[in-house]
Amino acid sequence: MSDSPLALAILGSLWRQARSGYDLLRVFSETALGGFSSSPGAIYPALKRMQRHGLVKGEVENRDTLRPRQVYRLTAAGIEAFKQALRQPVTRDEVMRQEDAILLRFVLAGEVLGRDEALRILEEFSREVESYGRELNTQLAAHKETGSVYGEYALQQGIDVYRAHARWARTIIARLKRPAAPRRTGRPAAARRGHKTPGNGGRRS
Amino acid sequence: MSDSPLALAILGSLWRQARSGYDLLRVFSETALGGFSSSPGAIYPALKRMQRHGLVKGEVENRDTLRPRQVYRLTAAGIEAFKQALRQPVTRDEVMRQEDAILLRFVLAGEVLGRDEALRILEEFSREVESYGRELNTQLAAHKETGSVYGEYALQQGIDVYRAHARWARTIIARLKRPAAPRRTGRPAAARRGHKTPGNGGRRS
DNA sequence: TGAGACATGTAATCGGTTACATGATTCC
DNA sequence: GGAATCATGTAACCGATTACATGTCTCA
Repeated sequence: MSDSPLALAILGSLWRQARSGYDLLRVFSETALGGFSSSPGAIYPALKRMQRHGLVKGEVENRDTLRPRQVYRLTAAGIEAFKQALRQPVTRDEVMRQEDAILLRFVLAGEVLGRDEALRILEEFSREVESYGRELNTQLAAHKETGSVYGEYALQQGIDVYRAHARWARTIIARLKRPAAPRRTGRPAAARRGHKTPGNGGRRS
Repeated sequence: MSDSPLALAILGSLWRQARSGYDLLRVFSETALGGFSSSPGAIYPALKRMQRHGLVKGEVENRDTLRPRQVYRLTAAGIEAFKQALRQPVTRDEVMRQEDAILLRFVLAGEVLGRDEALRILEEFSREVESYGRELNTQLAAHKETGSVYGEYALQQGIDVYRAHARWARTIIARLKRPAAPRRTGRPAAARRGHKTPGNGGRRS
């Protein structure tokens, strides 16, 4: 109930601040969150559903004016369910069909539950991705016997992507594990932002 | 109607040979096609729907034995709809939410319609991917002002993935454009690494 | 005064997931 | 004789898409 990626994305948006359906609509259509939704026909019903389940509560703002807004905020139960959802393990199935949902969990877990939970997700993700990558390699080998070149290329693409995933995960794990505040300049947060030259974890071609 | 990725995958499977629902079930659960389905609850209804729409026709095999099989094959209308679906342009939206469907179209287009259609899809894919990648870069820059590190990492992942996509597309376009490739692979592993090092001679145009 | 953004929704439809149901056949 | 697998489905539920409906406010 209510743990579609879209619902999770909404919970995450409402975590920082209360918002109206229209606010969400704008946020989702302007940011990468757009991958989880798009239309009022998805967001408004989702909010209603979540309200029915007691996860959010809508309050009317500017009630007396001509332009009232229905603003939703998380309930205690909603916060509970939200954190609960973030703690879910990363499954193979999710890796195959819902990578974006995993990414979303990673981000929200980092922001809401802290570095360790984010790391946990990353490590599980990494493990599943590598196992799936190996399977794709096996399939590629098998495919070369019988299949078309096109299928071969497609499998190769899958492998490339999973390699990119794995590399990314390793990079970020390392970065998160490094002692949090280098504080070499006495400017804690600002120090990190300075890297314009990506380096991207080291090598890349 | 009936142009979900799953339906397309089924059409593609039936294109080469007639199959029963159970055959499809096995094929889908054993190959990368599994990403489009999984369960009898998806495949059987899909077959029924497609039959209702006149795209496939089921015939009972071994009618007099104790184990009859319902075998489906494409109708003329089904073949038409299939090819029609393969000719659809690659949209931005698809790149964001249904890359696997694009890959599927690429493979099937190559097998069914020939190299030129596969190339067309690849080129459209490449174009959309690069445009989306640029947008992600913009978002990343904007995000660094305000967002959390986690969001930043997630965006970086998106960018990595789209880079992998773009590189793959370029590689395969080049390979398909080379005149009737001999494709002799004495040593696959070594040859494959070559797609990173420019040992393959043919760089892209 | 009309276009376009603000703001909130509903209804129809479609299709996928989960879980269940049924019975035959094959293998140990 | 019991388990696994072959083989075919159905029903309930959930949630996303599409398209529509309604009205306000702002600005040129």
